[in-house]
Amino acid sequence: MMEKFNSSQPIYQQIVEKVCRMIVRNDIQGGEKLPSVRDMAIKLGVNPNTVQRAYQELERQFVIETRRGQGSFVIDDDTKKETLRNELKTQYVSLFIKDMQEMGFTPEEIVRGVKEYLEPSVVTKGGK
Amino acid sequence: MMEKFNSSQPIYQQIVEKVCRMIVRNDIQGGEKLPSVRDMAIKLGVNPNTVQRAYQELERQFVIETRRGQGSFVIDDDTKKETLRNELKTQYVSLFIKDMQEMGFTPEEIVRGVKEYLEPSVVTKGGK
Amino acid sequence: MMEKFNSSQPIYQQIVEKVCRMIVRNDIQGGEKLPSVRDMAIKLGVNPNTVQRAYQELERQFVIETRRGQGSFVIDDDTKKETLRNELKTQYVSLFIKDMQEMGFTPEEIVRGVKEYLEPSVVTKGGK
Amino acid sequence: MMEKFNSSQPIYQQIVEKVCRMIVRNDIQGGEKLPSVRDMAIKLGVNPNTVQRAYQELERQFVIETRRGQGSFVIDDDTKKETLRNELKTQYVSLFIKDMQEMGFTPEEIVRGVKEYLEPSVVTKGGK
DNA sequence: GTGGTCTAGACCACC
DNA sequence: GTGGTCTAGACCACA
Repeated sequence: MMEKFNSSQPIYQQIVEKVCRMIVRNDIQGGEKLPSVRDMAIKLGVNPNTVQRAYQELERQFVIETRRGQGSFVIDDDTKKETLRNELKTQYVSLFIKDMQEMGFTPEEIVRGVKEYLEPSVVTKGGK
Repeated sequence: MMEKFNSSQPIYQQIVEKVCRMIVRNDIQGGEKLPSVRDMAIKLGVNPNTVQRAYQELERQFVIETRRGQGSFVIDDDTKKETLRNELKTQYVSLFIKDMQEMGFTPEEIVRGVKEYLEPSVVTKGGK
Repeated sequence: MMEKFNSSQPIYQQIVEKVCRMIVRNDIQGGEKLPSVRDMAIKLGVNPNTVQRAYQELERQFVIETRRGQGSFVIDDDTKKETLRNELKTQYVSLFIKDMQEMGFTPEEIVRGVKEYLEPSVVTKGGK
Repeated sequence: MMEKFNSSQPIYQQIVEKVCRMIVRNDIQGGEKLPSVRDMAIKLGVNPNTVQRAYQELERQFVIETRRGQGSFVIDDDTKKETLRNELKTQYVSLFIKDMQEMGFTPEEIVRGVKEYLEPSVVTKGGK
């Protein structure tokens, strides 16, 4: 498959995020087995060490669980998953808002812009 | 200075966006002269041709105006600037929302997340 | 082959026009594949970058469509082709008339001149 | 001044045409003296021999008259001037029509295109 | 000086 | 193989 990775961020971090996104989207179910380090490395076209490091990080964050001799499994805990979901949300939201504010957009403009984009037909008055 | 550029997007495109952002933020005033192609190239640590291409694209979008033998100047037109501002806003918002929806967040969650981040103290149940 | 190019106009522009003319003349059919950037470069005796730039411009004008790894293809859309035809017509006509008027010819003289040239036997007093 | 000349045509020919255009436009009056070969050469940034050849050609066509020790003068003959005017007209018209026909435009389209361009408001029915 | 074009040759991503 | 980007360095036109 050979993914494309940004050079501006460590590849292992990008793998971590990718797996998190897939879990949050339910592309991977709770309890499901992840591909082995070796398989994942081949699939992504990166060094197995890089995948290994990503899996370690995911385990440290209690996102996956590694069982010796069996493989790595997504934590089957809805509460944990909910937490992960929220973390991801906050992360993306904060990055977005940082960018927007850097460009000089006011909080009101940002909220309005998001609302308008989601419901283009609505005039979106009533803000505040 | 030597900027850092993503490998995932053409450098000339990143320069285009950078200049747009600076204009929208009023880091560069309308009518102001941009650094010459060569100077900008040195500043960014890229080839003059790459900057040239970025400037050309900016001119095609009526963001800058280039006068042969004199230099490139930011368009001095508040209407155009407002348009540019709105385009940038839409662009960033749509990218953000696409990402969020891909991760399975509902429109309500997205709006709430943004609002909460902007006014952390408010519980945001009734839109303030 | 080694074409001859005017020095008074960028080569890439001349290539753009050449391709447009060929499409309008039906020398190239809608949907047909153009020579690859490299082949065309050899054929015209210019650098591949120059052809690349021409093709890019043609794509920007929706005259061709380029599929990564496959090649560049003439847009297969008769409406678009008709538009292109009209644009070319206007372009040539306006250039011609500008030249004629610069030389001091009146509109009547221009029209008459064109008519006489097209139907040499007719005296063209009453528009036939 | 340093003019720009096409590489596709001999420079002396381009000078001939330029002078003809100026005469037809009445930029130069009948009987008026042209700059000396040397001055013209400097003005155009070309070799005096090139100008000399252009003046010879103009004299051959009875467009100018060279008087030993005095210089070159535009023929002061309205009939001749009218002829010149017609020759220029035919030349431009034929080139234009050749181009248009090469692109596949029919005589009707050509005439209509010219008329429409000259009087944009007119519907131009009634052709033939 | 300025921007604009062109060449030569490299490397990448996609198919 | 395809197109797309980038660099290095050259030359031109304009002012």
